[in-house]
Amino acid sequence: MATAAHFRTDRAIELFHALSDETRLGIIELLRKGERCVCELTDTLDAAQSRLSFHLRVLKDAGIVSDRKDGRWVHYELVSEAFEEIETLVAGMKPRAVRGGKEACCA
Amino acid sequence: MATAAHFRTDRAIELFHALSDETRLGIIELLRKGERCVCELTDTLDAAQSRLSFHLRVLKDAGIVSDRKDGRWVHYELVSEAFEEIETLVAGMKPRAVRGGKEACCA
DNA sequence: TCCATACATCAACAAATCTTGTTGGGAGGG
DNA sequence: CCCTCCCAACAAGATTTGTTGATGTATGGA
Repeated sequence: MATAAHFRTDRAIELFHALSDETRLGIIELLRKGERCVCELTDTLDAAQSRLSFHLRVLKDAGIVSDRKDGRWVHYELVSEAFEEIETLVAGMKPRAVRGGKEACCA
Repeated sequence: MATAAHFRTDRAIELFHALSDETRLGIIELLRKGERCVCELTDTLDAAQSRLSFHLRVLKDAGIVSDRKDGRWVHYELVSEAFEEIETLVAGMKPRAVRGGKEACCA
């Protein structure tokens, strides 16, 4: 079946979709400097708390960030494995160097 | 200003958004085998022509594919530079190895 | 010149996504 | 306890995105 390929496609969609939003890219940029709590993200990104929570959930569901509870605060952190997965996905999408296949399909 | 960073963000959004759709990923997968005309894409992907046209435009606007007119046919092809750009973008998003920054922002 | 093919584009609708405001739960501090 | 703070989750509305069917344009053959 196309199950295996389908799974990879769904996963690619999930990851790329998570990366295709300004707020979420901003979160990632901030988290590159290390673990941060939500309150600091809202301050720095000047976004409503519920908005941040929404986007953090998208990133977390995609496995791009992980959270850690600490008292009243929740700290978020990038998951480096996710980025390796993305890199692998992109590498697998690149055009093959060999110009195989039919030259023209219907000329 | 944040102009430079903003430009990169917009570009990242454009690229990742283009990659976050099943039909478009299917197109890319097909084009990996080499240049293809729209008619073959519609046949293989079993998609309406106007739908393919819509997605091809998204990919073309993002610079991921290029088109070449040949008589009545239009052939699409992957743009390898775009994938290098994506790889660079992803590499630049990865968490820094060094765990710099504040350990806890508000504990 | 007429017709068929290949493709783009548009309009209208459907569906997914994002925003904002609100509510509620858990964790401290007084 | 009571009150406040931090955050997730929900509901409702706005916006964006994708699909479908119809129309338009260019090309080439009869």
